[in-house]
Amino acid sequence: MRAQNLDLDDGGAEQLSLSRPVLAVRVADALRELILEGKLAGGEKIREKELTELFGVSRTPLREAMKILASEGLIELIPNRGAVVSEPTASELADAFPILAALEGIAGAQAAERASDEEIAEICRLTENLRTSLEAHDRPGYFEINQAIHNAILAASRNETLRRTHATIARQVHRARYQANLSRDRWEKALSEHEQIAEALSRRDVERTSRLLSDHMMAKLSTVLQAPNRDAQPLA
Amino acid sequence: MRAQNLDLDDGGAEQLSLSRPVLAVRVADALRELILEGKLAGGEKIREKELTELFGVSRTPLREAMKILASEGLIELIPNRGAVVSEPTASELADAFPILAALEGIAGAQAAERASDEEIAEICRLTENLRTSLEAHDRPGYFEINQAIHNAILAASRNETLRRTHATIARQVHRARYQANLSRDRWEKALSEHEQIAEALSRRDVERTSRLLSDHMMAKLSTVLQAPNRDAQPLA
DNA sequence: GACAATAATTTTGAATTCATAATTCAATTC
DNA sequence: GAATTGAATTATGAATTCAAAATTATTGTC
Repeated sequence: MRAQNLDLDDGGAEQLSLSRPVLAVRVADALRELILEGKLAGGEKIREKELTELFGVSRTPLREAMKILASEGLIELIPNRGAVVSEPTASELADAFPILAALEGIAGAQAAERASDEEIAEICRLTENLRTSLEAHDRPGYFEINQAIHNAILAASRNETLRRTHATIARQVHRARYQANLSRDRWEKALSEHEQIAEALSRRDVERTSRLLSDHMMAKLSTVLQAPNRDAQPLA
Repeated sequence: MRAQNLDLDDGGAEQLSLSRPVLAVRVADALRELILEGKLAGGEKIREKELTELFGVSRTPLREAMKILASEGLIELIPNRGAVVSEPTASELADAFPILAALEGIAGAQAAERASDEEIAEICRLTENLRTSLEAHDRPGYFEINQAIHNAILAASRNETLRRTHATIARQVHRARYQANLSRDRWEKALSEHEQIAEALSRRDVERTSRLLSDHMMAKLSTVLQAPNRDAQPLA
């Protein structure tokens, strides 16, 4: 694996070059990405040396980044032994879903109240794309748009704490969700749920949007739990 | 302020002296405590030098601790300018309550399903103490027991992600909640709610325990929002 | 060849050091 | 006297260094 450039994408040419985030935060983002992509599998030991070389930074910002990921629950710090990538048990995974469902329920309610018409239109547009990618049997595309919709709803809720909390927990189940093999049947059903959600949101039906989103998330639980637990290829 | 001893309370004499947490985590705990106690007021700039002297550690673990608290939302990192203690706006505070309410609702439901009889008995016992402290007009005592009850319910839910998520968000509203001046009327009502919760939990009524806890939390929202925003005395 | 003891190496924890950016404050100008 | 410039000071960002712990390799023994 080649050394990565952590400077990328500062948001473009802003006047006066707004101060970029501290290095540790950028390293944390990059490291989080590695874990979510499965490049660092669950249970795997984190080697500081390897990662400092990969990122081209010294151990100080890397170790700070590790503290951040640990506080998010993505890795576990073991005194005098470094850290390992967390490997949630099936029951821990299952426990995350009611939380996610509740958070999405709140997001739906607040989005129905607070979203701009443009935001709702965008969510509807994404939902249409969702159907397109299902019909094209484009699994990765579907997954990506699906995630974009959920993120858009979270953003439209205008509740930053909610957005951040959701992101933290969603990451923990991210790998498992990605690996879950949607049956054709479940896939169609999920799309239909999404279309109902978009419709309820368009009518700004607070109660229904909330309930549909919450139920939608709980429906994913069973799908995920019965998925095999193969992991992506390891690093280097 | 005197230098603090971060070694305190390792849990007692465990065989083989279980490895203590990494220093950065202990510093983070201590620093978090300072913020929650109001010793470091919202908006206040964090001076590394001052804190390294207070804790008797070097800048490295302190800065790692700061990264942890930043990821919890308790402080904000400003590149090249250090960090400041977060000062949630009223609307951010208000946004946190539906989240807390939902989390407590889940906790109630799962506690009703999963708690041991001993845990439920303990929660009932604490609820009785709550009445005692109300009748003694012991505000700090009431506040402490109240918190112990909520923590006990979270623990009884046997959902570690839930417990951790709740803790993170609860901290953000902690200061505000502490400062909220309960009216006598609201105080009595809150106690009655707690007694209902303990009763529902004893009967392991999942639905009712969940709803009561959720409503109880939302009831606190208005109390907090109308509280004056005076802060505790600053550090040193 | 299996095992235990111990020496060498590697890895981690934390302090220190160095470079750079921000702040302060006096000197200067208008 | 207020505003501005620029040097001096201070604080922060990140690499390096040093010490301690853990891991691995080696040797010796049975």
